[in-house]
Amino acid sequence: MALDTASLRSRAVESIPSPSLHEGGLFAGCPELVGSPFAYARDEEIYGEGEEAEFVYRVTSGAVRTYKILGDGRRQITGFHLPGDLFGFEPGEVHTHTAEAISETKVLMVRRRQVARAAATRAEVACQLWSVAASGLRHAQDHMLLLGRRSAVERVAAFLMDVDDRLGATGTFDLPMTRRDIADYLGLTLETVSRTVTQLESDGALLRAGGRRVSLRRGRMRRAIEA
Amino acid sequence: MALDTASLRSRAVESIPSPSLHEGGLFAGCPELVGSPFAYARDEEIYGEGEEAEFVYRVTSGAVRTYKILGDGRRQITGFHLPGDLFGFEPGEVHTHTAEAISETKVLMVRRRQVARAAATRAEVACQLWSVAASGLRHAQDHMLLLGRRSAVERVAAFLMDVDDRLGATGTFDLPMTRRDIADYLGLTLETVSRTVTQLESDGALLRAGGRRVSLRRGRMRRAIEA
DNA sequence: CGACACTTTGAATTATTTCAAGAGTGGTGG
DNA sequence: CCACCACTCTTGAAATAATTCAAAGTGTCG
Repeated sequence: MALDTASLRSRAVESIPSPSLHEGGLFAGCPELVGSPFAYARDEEIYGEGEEAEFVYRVTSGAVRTYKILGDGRRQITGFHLPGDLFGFEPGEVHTHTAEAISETKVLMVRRRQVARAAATRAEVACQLWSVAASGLRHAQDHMLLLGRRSAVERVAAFLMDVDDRLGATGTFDLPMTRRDIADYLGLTLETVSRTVTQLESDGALLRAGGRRVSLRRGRMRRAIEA
Repeated sequence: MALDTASLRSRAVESIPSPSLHEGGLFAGCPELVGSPFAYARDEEIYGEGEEAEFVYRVTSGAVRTYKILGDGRRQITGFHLPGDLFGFEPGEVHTHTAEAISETKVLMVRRRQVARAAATRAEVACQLWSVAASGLRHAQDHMLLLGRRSAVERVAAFLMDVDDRLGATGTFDLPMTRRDIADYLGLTLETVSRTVTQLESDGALLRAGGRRVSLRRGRMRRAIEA
């Protein structure tokens, strides 16, 4: 199950950064779409729902959350975006969600119009956009299954394994986001997330070391989901 | 909240098909992508999760559900697809969900490779693919908010209003799918859906006439959601 | 009419939430 | 270097929304 919605980056790309990252381009083989660097502070808004979608972004460092929010404050995070991930490029004129930096974050940004223009003339660019959107769609559908049909333990376990995968699948990592962010991503409360992590720990599916560091026992993790 | 990328179309829309349907093409302005007609019986599988994604489809009549299912039978319907809607075209080699006809259904199908080839050479085709995928993504994100953060009444009310919209917003229509399908789309049980419809009726937000016919009082409906 | 599938309703159960304290962590400044 | 503050995380107990199990009602179609 994929953590986020619009991510081009494969696991391999994590540890062996993609050429496009080194080139500084938003899209591989697109010298005209280099992108301007920009930085955001923790919790700073990158764009808001309803605003004109002027730019598209690629994370170079840090992390971003995108979410939708209801009038009474209920929030659903639709994706976490890590270095290498693209976000914010929808074909519509207006952003359909809000994006915020989770921590100090650097991005590359390109005008949406430039991308649209490149896509209109170069089939390969348009194909890249298609495949990015389609992989986002795949992730979104996996997440629908999680939100609609999985229990709290299953959600948390799947989430932790997914984060591990994206961070190199070493089994040990620091969670980059708060319990509240996790809860709002998994459709739970922060207390339930906390309790569930505790439960997984006492089931021997993971170990915790101060702060947000965890070590997963993937085998037991999977068993914990079944049980 | 959109019911789907591929949504419920009214009988009216069926009788006044879109231009592209008349052309018989899967994509507007693509004579090479005409598509072969094919028919499926009620509950017949069109393709299964994990199968090679050989074709892409456009519904010409009837209705299709696409879903993911867990080992123990828990099912999440990710979309209902109605006449005019495209489905089944993912850039990957393999279908990530199952598609079934909800009722007698006719489709046009085209080999995925043909589409991929057309997209590779014609930017406008690739752009169409992008925008179809992106609108699916938008829908998926709205649905995530519904699944992760909305109550049963809110889910059902939003669903009913969405169906009404797609059936011409007349306020009165027949639900084309079973309670179980609705439940599996909304992440609820069929009993909860049933109870919730009853509750909305006694709140004066809708009227029921035998079978699956309902008349919405949109104003009260919205108030029922708030209360 | 009778069979069958779908829907409604009821009562008991349960997973998750809510409300309410504490405990841990990290940063800042005295 | 320690004390303190703000923030996040954990834990407990009570409340609740939704589920589960069970049965009866409704409609449809041969």
